[in-house]
Amino acid sequence: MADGRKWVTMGEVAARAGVGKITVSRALRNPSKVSPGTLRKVQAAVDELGYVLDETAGALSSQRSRVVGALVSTLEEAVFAATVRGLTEGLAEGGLQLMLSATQYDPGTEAALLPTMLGRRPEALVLTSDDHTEAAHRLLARAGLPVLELWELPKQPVHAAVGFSNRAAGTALTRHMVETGRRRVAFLGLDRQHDRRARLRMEGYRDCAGQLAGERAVAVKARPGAVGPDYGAEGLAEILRRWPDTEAVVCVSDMVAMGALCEARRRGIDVPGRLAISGFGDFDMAQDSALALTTIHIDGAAIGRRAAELILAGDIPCGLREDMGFSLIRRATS
Amino acid sequence: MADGRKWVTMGEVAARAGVGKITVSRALRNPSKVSPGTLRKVQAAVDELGYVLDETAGALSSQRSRVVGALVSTLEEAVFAATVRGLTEGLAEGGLQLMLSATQYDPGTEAALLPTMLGRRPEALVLTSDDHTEAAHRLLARAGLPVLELWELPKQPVHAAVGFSNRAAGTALTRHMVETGRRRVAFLGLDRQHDRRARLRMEGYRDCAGQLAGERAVAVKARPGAVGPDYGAEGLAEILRRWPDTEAVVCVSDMVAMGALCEARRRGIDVPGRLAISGFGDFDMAQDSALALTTIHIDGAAIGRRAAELILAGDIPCGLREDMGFSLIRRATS
DNA sequence: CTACCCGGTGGTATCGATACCATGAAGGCG
DNA sequence: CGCCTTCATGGTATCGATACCACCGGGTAG
Repeated sequence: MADGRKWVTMGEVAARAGVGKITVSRALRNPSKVSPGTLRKVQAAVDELGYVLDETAGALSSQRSRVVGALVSTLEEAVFAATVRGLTEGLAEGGLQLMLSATQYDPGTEAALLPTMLGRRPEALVLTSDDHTEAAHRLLARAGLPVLELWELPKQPVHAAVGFSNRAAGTALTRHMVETGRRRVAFLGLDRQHDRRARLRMEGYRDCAGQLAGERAVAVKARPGAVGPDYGAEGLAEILRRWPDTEAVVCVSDMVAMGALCEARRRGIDVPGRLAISGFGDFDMAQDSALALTTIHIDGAAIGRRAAELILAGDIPCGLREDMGFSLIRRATS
Repeated sequence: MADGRKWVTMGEVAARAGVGKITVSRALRNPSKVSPGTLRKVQAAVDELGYVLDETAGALSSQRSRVVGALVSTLEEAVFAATVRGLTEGLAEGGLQLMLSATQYDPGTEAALLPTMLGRRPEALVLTSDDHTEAAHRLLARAGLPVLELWELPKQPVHAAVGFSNRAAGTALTRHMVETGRRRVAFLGLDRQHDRRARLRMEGYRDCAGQLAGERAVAVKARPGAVGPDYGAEGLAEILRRWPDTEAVVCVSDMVAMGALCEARRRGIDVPGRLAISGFGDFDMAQDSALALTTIHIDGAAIGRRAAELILAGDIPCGLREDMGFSLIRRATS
């Protein structure tokens, strides 16, 4: 499809409507500044010519790109996908659009993508990681635009952060086990290096040491390929081998918890009677009656929406750390 | 963080390097057109000043936005997320960036987002749906830019399409059941209206009618909330009630298949001995040893990458329908 | 009655990079 | 030795919308 047709310009619309260009601009951007009669004429001309405002030109002359850049770790985890949805929806209400790239959890990739993003002169930047290279920090500082880090709440955000505390979540789950009468509580994690969040959850578990009968932490070695329930099964086996009297297992993720649960059933262990199990994330299946997993729910969309709100409101205080919290959902496994 | 700092302009870089603006432009866009010595000087100036090329200005003067717009149905399904990843990665190699919005499977929303997208003067548009409103069609036709529809292969694409045939996939699964000695094959689906793809899979099943001992199709009524394995359990129950001698169940998705499998185990039915089960999508857990589901694998990232390739190559023939195929993965449930 | 204000509108300069054409220097060939 | 090509570089116009300021007419206050 050769691009034969040229785009209609604002000047042509103005001529058609018998007004000045600037009036067309106002009619489209700020209708209240134009008299109703003129507005109608402009609207008619726009419709007849099929005019679509050229933001590339608008951005240059107004020095407002109406774009927000997002560098997300991955889209292939439901939580980030939900965040991006909340973000786009929220931004759309303010006439902003999202420019997206994925970093694959690699600060180097993030740093490499940053200049390209900044080239668009975005009005704000959203990052889902709090781990940046030196170069990235320099670029961000120099750019002098609002930067929002989502999901984790770094002690010293580049600018501002919206998220929740993985550590507090780990603590909440562990305490839940204690409060429901279990003191021999184990933590089941994975040894994936990129996952600082997982590590924080374990720290949250450790924070409860005083209330537990000794630490029981296991990290299953991650193999290449998808992380499936197999890990959970393997991990539970190890836990029961080392500490046969374990009463509860706090798992680093729902997927792992699911595997642990299946393994427990296979062994005929009564859940939650003899053994309680919890996950993290509240994925699709967690609420399914066959699984009914006790877990932590994070409202990813809400985090994205809140970020959008802050951006639209403008003037984000430096150092802001907005804790959106989490909810512990008790189901049948605890 | 008040935007105190102004962006450095190309002119300042040029002054610093002692060359003309245009030379800076060439040095950054097309280094081979500049002598090595000059290139070094420009590079040095760029580094010292922390210059980042302004694409908003570049887009206007070159009439090339270096942006591709994407309207995806949802990001909260792994397959689309993978497609978006393939797309961004592929486009990045050609210096193109992705502008993203989600339509939530609604053609009306898609049509509403279209003008905003076109306002950026994207060099191409990617849609993951083949269902467009009349207004959307008009806009797309007038815009005269390459439009790629992904995932399904419509008979008459707006311009071009990259995807695979859900119908053929349904047929492949059914035929697989026949070839492994089953003739009493059922189809288990969901009654969700937006899901044309699911319907196509069922049509694929029906296409095999000649080789089957009668049609056995069931659609479980979708309730609000996440689609979990519960549906599969319920559906299998209904199938066995109506046709107790069923030998195989082709499920519309992995999630449903998983539920059916659990239900079968609960009833002590030998899988795959007495009953074979297949899914669709090859989700995370399908390869897990506890599940080991026979299913169809679609390479979403490859579809995205192929789309990027076509866009970068330019000159996409009108009416192109590129079938990326699928792979049937036989595991332990058939 | 005059002076001032304000809503509505248009003219012109401007945003920052790139296209196009011109220029000058270096090198090849008859 | 001079002409023509090629390469490297710069000047200037341009992309399309918006900011800024000016303007006009009518209404209100003094």
